[in-house]
Amino acid sequence: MTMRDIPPVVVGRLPLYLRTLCYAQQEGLTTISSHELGRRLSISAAQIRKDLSMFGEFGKQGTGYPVAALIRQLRRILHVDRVWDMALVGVGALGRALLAYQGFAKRGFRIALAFDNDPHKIGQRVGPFVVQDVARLERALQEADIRLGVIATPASAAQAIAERMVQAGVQGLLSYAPIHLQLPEHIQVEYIDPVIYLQRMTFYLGAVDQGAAAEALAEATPCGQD
Amino acid sequence: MTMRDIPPVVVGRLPLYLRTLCYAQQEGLTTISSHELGRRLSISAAQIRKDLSMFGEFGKQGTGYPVAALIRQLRRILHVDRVWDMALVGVGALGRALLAYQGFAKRGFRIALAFDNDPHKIGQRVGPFVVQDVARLERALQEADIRLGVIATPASAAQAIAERMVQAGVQGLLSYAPIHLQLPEHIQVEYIDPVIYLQRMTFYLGAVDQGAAAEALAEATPCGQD
DNA sequence: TAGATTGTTAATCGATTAACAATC
DNA sequence: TAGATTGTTAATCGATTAACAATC
Repeated sequence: MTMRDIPPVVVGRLPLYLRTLCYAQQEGLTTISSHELGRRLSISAAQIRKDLSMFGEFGKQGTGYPVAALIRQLRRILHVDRVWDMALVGVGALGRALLAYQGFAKRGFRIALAFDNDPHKIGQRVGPFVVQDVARLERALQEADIRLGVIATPASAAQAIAERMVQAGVQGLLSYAPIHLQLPEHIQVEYIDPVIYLQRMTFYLGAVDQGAAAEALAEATPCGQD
Repeated sequence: MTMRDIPPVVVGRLPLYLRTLCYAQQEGLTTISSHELGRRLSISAAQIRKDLSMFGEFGKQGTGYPVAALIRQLRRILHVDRVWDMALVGVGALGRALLAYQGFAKRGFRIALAFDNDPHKIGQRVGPFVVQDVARLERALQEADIRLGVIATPASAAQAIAERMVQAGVQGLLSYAPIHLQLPEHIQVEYIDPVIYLQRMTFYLGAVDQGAAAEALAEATPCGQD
C-alpha cells in the first residue's frame, strides 16, 4: 500500500475524501457509506469503493466505513499525519491573503518563511511573519529544510523563482502565477490560475444579450497577462 | 463547432492554449507549431492538434498555427471575446486580494460587485469598490445581470450563498470555500482549495526525517476546516 | 523540390460503471 | 434472519498516442 503506482486521478480524489470525512466527523457521524460519501461529493459510490480498495480494506459490509479510522488512514496515505512547512515567495495582495489564511494550519500545512524582492517589503511584519529578502532564498530554505514552496509572484518572475527553490531542495510547488513552469520531472507542481477556471465555465455559458456584450467588445480585452 | 458535446477534458485545456498563445504573441511569434505549443505546456503535440481539430482547421501544414488568428478563435470558442462581469461574496483577506487582482480584467473578467455580511465592512471602500450588504445580493445581481459569481466566504456560508446566487440568475460559480457545493446540474462550478493541491503533492513526497516529523505529530493536526 | 507540419485514423491505454458474491 | 454495504470482477466507456497521407 501507499505505492507510487496509484493512478494520479485516484490520488487527486483522496484529499476530497479526507476533507468530506472531516466534515462528517464534525457532524457526529462515526460511520459513513460509500453512497453517502459519494452523494456529498457528486462521485459514484463504486468509484469511491474502488479508490479506497487500492490502499486496503477499510470498510465493513452492512455498515460502511468507520469515519475516524478512515480519516487516520487517509492522512497517513497522503502524508498529512504531520505538519509540512512551506516557503512563500511574493508578498503582494495574494501573498498576504495566504499568510493570513488559517486553513493551512488546520489541515497539515504551515507557511514558515515569506520572501519578496521589494526593499520596501523586506523586513516588514505581516502578522507573525517578517518578510525576508529573496536573495536569501536558497540559504534560508536549506537551513529550515523546506520541501514545499508557494509561488505568488508575477508570472514574469515565477520560472526563475521555481528553479531556485528546486535548487534549494524544494520538491513540491504550488504556483499561483499564470504560467506553466518547466521543471525536472520528479518535481511535483500544482497550479492555481482562477482565470483558467473561469474560462472553462464561460465555454458552457455562451450566448449573452448583446447589450452587455457590446459594452466591451473583442479587442477591448487585450492578451496581456502580467 | 462550439458544440456542447466537446469532452470536458478538452474544454479544460483550451484556456491553457489561449494563455500560452498570448505569451507567444508577446514574444513576437506570429506562427507556432503544435510541437512548440506542447513543449511549453508539457502536453503532446498530437493531443493539441486533436483538441483544436474539434473546432475547425486552424493550422497550415509545414508552418503551424497562426498565433493571432488562433487566439481570436479560442477567445470566441471560450466566449471571452467579451468582458464578463462577476459578483464577489466575502471580502476577507482573500476577497480583497481578488478585488485587487489585475489579472482578471486583462483576460476577460471584471468583478463588478462585492458583498459581505459584516456591518463593519459594508459601505467600506476597497479600491474602486464599495462593499455591499449581502442582504441586497439577489436584487443587485439581477439589476446588473450578473451571470458569474466568486465565493470567498467561510465554508460554513458557501452553500447558502451559492443557492442565493443561483436563485438570482448566476450560472457559473468559482468557489474558494473548501467544501463541495450541491447545486442544480446546469450550474457550472469550479473549485479552488489550495490544501487539496498540497495534499496531492505530499502523497508523492512521502518519507521525511523524523526530527521534523516528530516536531508536530499526527494528533497535533486537527480535522477542523473553518 | 525537400522539409516540416497539419488533420485524422486506428490502436493503445486508462478510467468508470454495473453487477454481484461475500458478509456484517 | 433480512437488509445493507463492501470489495472486486468484467464490461463499458472515454482519452491519449502513434502513425501517416496530404499539403504547405
